[in-house]
Amino acid sequence: MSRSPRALRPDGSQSSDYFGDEDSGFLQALRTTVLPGDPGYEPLAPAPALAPMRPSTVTSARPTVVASTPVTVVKSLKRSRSLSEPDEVAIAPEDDTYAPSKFDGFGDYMRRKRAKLQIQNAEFESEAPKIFEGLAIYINGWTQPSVQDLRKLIVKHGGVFQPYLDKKGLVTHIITNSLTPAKIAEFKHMKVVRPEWLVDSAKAGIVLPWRNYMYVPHQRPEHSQGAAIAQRTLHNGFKTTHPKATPKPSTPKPSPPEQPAVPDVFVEPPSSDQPEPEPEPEPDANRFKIHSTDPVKPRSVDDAPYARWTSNLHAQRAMADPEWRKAHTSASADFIDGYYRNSRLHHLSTWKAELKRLVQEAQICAEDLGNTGSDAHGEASLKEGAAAPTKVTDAGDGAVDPLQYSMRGAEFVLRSPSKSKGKGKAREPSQDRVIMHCDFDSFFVSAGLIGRPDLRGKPVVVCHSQDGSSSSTSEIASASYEARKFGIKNGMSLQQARTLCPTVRTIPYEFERYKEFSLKFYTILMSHADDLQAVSVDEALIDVSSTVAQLRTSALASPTADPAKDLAESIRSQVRNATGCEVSIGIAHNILLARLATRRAKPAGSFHLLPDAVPEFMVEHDIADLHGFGGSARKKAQEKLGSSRLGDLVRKSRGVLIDTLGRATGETLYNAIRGEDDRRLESDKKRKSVSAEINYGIRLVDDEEARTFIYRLAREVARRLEQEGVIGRSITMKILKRDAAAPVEPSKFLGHGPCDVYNKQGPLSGRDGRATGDAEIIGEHAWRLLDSFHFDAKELRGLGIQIQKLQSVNEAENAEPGQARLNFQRVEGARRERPVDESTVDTSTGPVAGPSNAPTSGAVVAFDLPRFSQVDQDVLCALPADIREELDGEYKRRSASPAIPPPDALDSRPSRARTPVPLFPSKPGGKLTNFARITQQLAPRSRPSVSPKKSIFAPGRGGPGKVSAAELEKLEIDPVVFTLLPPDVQREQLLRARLAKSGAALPDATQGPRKVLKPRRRATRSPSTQIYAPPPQAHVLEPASLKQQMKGSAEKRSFADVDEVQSLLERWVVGYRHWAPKEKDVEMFRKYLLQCMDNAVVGDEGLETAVAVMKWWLVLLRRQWEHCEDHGLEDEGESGKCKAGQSWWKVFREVKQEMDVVARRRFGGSLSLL
DNA sequence: ATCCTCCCCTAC
DNA sequence: TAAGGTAGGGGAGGAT
Ligand SMILES: Nc1ccn([C@H]2C[C@H](O)[C@@H](COP(=O)(O)OP(=O)(O)OP(=O)(O)O)O2)c(=O)n1
Ligand SMILES: [Mg+2]
Repeated sequence: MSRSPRALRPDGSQSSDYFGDEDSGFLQALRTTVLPGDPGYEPLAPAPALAPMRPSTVTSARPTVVASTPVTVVKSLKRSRSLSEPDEVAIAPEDDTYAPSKFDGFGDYMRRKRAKLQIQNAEFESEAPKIFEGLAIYINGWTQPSVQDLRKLIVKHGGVFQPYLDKKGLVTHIITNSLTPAKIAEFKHMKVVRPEWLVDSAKAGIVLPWRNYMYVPHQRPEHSQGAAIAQRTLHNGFKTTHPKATPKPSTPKPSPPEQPAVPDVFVEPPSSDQPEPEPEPEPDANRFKIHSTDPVKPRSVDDAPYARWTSNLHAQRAMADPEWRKAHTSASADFIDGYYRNSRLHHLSTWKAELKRLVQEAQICAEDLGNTGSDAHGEASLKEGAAAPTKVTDAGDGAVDPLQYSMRGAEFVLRSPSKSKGKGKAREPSQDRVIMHCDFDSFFVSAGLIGRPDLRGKPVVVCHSQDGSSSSTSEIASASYEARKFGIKNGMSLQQARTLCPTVRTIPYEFERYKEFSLKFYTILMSHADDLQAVSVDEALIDVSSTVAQLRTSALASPTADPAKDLAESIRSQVRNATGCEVSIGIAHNILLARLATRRAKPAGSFHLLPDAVPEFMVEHDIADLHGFGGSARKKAQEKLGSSRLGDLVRKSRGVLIDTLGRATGETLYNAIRGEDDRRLESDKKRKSVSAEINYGIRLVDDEEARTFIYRLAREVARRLEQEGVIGRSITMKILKRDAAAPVEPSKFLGHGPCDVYNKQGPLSGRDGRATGDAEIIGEHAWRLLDSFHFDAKELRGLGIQIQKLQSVNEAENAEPGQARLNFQRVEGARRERPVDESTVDTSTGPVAGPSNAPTSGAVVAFDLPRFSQVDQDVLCALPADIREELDGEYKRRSASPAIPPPDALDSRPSRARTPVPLFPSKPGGKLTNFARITQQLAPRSRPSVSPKKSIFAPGRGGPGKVSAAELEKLEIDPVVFTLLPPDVQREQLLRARLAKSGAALPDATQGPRKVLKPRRRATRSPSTQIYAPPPQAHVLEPASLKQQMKGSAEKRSFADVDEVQSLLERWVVGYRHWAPKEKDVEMFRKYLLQCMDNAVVGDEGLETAVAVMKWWLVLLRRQWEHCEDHGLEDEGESGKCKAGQSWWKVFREVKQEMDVVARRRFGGSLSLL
């Protein structure tokens, strides 16, 4: 039985042991744990006796959970066996008798249920009028009244309190008493209001016009039009604009000039020293509705919970010392180890993978054992690996090496051979299924409280920071339910939590314990489940259909009892017994509903969502409550369908939903709204990739450091590959680079801050051309990919290496050395199949790309050429001129065939092809025989492709010469995009497009007057370090109106200089004058302009270009919408007509603001557009 | 249609 | 000080 296929790394380095094979500590702990079946175990005893750890507050929490009270659980499950004799047991079904019940029959159940409902209604009715319903309010900084008070007010009146401006919640209003300049800019297009608005509205019982309470920076004295209605405009004089001029009342800390010290929020500490949980329940997700018309859209999706344009002073101070940087950031030799050892998210991911593997092994085992008949219901057990258990329980807290947290060595034995998996699609409609979703309540906190019983019942959070500092950016992994009453949530920063609840207590991570509890938990679940899907360390889905069916038939109880719920309570009890922690369980006939039921079950309860209750249950939920749907789907629903509430979406047709969210997603949603979900539990999927990435503490100063770091990261990846027993053929480098407008040190301590994300993938192969898992080789490839970007190492904020196209080491042994091999394949074979072995790799894909697939378009040709767009231009450039020429000629010759490179060929620019593509080599000749060979190398496999996630434009420098718009049209190049490309890229793409465009006349572009408008600044940074936007971008400015606009005015002008950018801008603005500009278009321009600024030096043309373009933009806007230039903050106002214009102005101001930020940082002043 | 690639999104 | 990882689903849009 044993263990994992892979051996430990020989290299003995500490990190190599990260995933040790043994873990006696946990085994010992396991052994000493009382598990179901153990002699002293009494699964059905009343809760009190069994739950020593259980806080009474939790017990009483959630009155809405029907019959969740453990006391009501009375069953007679009898079984006995001990872990030490795992093999014996096998309890006959007949023995498994859950007594009926806990409820005295149906009557009592209904009586209780009605009572609950009445209570709910009473609460509901007694509440204040829900005047804030539909509002999602974010409170910024210090306020008067305090955040806590405002939050209560909001919730009390039916509004939603948004802890921060992230994507999951669309904020309708921002409440503040003061804003920093940065925030003023950031919030410019939102409804920013003073707190009095809420107070007065509540008092008045209606929502007063927010404009009367609009927050106005101090420059503009007082309120705009306000006083009119606002009874007390209450400018305590401190609602200034300057950060420092912050509130007079006890501000925790004065903020420094220019940049505020506290990234998140300023909040006045509550007067009370005592936790003052608010009486109201958390805003029920079920009631979450927002009908925002002016949702907040974080422009950069990146840094959600953190202040985006502020810096962390602690970090600035620390980083000022070079030695400190070397010792505590990515530059340090042991950074990676230390980082991973402490990263909760890393652990979460690792554990999940390990649990999946354990479950999978257990199932295979169960099947192999083919345990038949009587054995079929043997219990699950956890067996030790090879390790001799000598350690004592809870080896835990001490200084331990990382591997201790691994689950290695553990082994589950599944209860019974899980159904007949294997074939059938993943669908299984059965309405008779019983699925349970089991999830620990506040897992990290619950586990941590085992050793801190004194903190039970208090607001507690788990995070790294353990001191009382009020400005910690440490993230909260888990918050207790008491803490949640204050609005504290998992993932929030500690400092933010402290503003919500100053008395919140913090406890440290105890990874060892989490792992240990998790194994016990899974073991228990395994003993009841037909099938199990590992969701995370503290969460799993189990299919208990057969168990429940047996209970039902053998139940002596009244027919109305719910055996599923009985089983759930039994499981809860067992876990409680084994760990001292509460687990909540949602029960339903499918996964979707079971998950939803869990929400209702928490905390410390179980809830069986019965089919009849489904419709009613669903309608009050929001789309984002559905697993798999988040802020993005929510936003789309709101924007395109007017609501994200399922109750509203249920009226949308399947087609509409599909149009809105995509085919599969729309379909899934359509069904989900109706409570339908036929997915099976998944526990046997094959891993597709292995990766390691670090986006924290990356602070490198030069290429040497970067290179060193990459190699270390590669070693980490190699270790993981080895552990998985796989090697790979493809590598992807992921890079986070500081956003030009972001501060060097972001608000989160050593965090990455707002970034541009770049991915670049290329083939990975060892010297034999085969797949590999070798650290050195991975390092080389990764470094080459990173280096190809020519980024300044100082700008790097995150680095990751991912390996794909995996194959198992075993299989690989007899694999063909095919890889980079240059086969001389025949036409048919050469086409799309990546080399034969490619299909070999992905066994799951089946026998796909077979030679037969290739239709062999050409006829006579002996060898096939890769499609031009697939050709690796790097390779092409590197070829000897004569061969290159030969290829060019060949492509031209064939251009009439279907292999003509469509415009997307433009996309294949290799990032490192700094060497301009020579036009046409002047020599004819060459022989076909070379083709096969060469073209093999040119195949996509060997071509790294680049893909900037966000737009990436380099300021124009050295244009490609004049090109008419007409020609671009002919070449199918989007002039808009083209203009934004770096000149060298423009040139290259132009050449390729021309080359591609059959024998068409090739005006030698480079011959023409090279209009070098933008002087490339010194050679320090080559413009080619920039990546151009991928082809899809070619459609970014898609609206027909614009396209047509451009077509119509296809003047013959060049696009290479400021003039061109300006004229493009004009066409954009004019063409779009009836709509608000598209977010992506704006982002594209923003990036373009910022890069001009960022790369510029005073007096440089980059800066001039940026200014010129901005000026022109300003002119254009004034020309179009002069009348609403100043109406930025007022929305709808006189509205209607000028909606579009206001949007344009809004956007303009935002961009200008950001450019000013960069200008200030780089040149010490802001841009003057006068 | 169905594939593939390059992302975005989501979850814990 | 803090430790923002990681794998997979699926959409967009082009190739086949
Ligand atoms: N942003 C997050 C979310 C979760 N976790 C960790 C800590 C949690 O305890 C654990 C489980 O996540 P859950 O979503 O299940 O949250 P909790 O168990 O803490 O609370 P509950 O399940 O009761 O809502 O994962 C984390 O580190 N960071
Ligand atoms: Mg949980």
